[in-house]
Amino acid sequence: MSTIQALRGTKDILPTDIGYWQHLEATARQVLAQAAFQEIRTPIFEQTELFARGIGEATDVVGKEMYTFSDRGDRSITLRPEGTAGAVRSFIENKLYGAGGIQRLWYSGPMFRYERPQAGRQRQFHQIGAEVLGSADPRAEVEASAVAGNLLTAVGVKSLKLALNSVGDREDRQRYREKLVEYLTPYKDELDPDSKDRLTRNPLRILDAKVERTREICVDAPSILDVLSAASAESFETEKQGLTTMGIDNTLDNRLVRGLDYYTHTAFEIQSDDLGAQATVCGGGRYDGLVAELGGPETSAVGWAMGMERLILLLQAIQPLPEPSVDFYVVSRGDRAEIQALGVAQTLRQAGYSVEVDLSGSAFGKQFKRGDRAGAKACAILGDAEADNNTVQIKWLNSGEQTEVSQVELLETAKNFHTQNFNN
RNA sequence: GCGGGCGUAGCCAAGUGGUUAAGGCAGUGGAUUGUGAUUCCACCAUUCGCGGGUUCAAGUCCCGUCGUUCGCCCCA
Repeated sequence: MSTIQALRGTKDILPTDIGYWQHLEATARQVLAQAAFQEIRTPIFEQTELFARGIGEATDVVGKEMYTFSDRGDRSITLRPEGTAGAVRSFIENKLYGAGGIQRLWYSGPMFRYERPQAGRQRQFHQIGAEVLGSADPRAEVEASAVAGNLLTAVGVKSLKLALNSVGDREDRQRYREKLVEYLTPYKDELDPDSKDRLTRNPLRILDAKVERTREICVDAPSILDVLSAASAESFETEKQGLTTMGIDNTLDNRLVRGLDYYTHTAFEIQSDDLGAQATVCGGGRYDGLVAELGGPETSAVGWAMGMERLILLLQAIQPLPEPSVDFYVVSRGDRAEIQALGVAQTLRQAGYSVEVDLSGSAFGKQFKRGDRAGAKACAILGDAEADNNTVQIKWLNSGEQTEVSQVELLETAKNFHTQNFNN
């Protein structure tokens, strides 16, 4: 085959689907602005080192999923696999912390990961994300999850679950890691091969293994919550109370682990049962160490990201898109009429209507048929007779009523169309 | 990176080794060369993702490849 196709794992978003994207984007802009978040747009590619340091060399994302290449100046460049690292880089580079107080930022755009495509997973995918920089208060988590919830509700997605866990700070995790390994080691030979391998590399990961026997073993594993320092535990407790007070349902899931190294303390996911294996629609948590890790001042932070493709999959299942339609469809035949038709279209647009012009030059009957298919409320009709008299016929398609209007007076006359014909 | 399903027109889709590749939607032209939503007629795949093989014969079987889909891994 010689035609060129879109790369594996990439998709065109066609006019038939664009309504979902526009709805999601408009809602995000509105909901986040209401919560005093400001939009930030950062580059789609960055120095590879930003992600290596920020996300963690040992993570799968950095280790085997990044689109990394050398540019013509021999710099190692990476297409961003997520949004937080870039936002934090920008926060530091532009000294946004200098403004003092708390920075609430949001972004949306394409992200890139070299993975095997699946439902709700592509190589180029899109996220909406929000970051709250500069607060160690557990209320920041509560607010961030509340805003995520507001957005999902406003978009119209239903029956989602908020799952919550604390992964503690560095010391907590080190302590927990030891306890967990101690518990799992006797079962070593019963674990699935992947988990067995992780026992030394990344034991926390074993907790969210999918293999049945491994899961059984993990049921009685010690919980990280029992190992948290007094401060970590108290903070987590405050957060849970905050969520409950706000009426946000949440379930504790002490197996929830985040795949990116920068998370500390709170980790949460918003999940749906309707997405198959890719259940997570929104994931986030606290990342107190990241800003300092990337060379900025010690700054506490909380953030989340939503997968737009996944949200749209949910939306498509519950909300059909309205058929596109126009107010006027301009039908014309004959040389002079066809030229005048364009002027009529401009005038109607000036009056605030949406207008589609038929350029086919085919028989009137065909043009009307197309106007009907286009969902037009009315046709503006120009033939030789109208061209001679500088008039235009307006035919309302639901009543069949037709009136003749002078082209010169069309702008004035059109202003009254609204009250007369657009209300039913 | 690993394992399973699938790939016929713009879309949905029949076809399971025998030769003219059903049907529906959409589209185009006409009945109706100045009036739509109904109806009727005609046209719309030398070819079944691509490449190779088996066979007298392949959309149908085999191999490879690309894409897609479901699961694993991982994540949003």
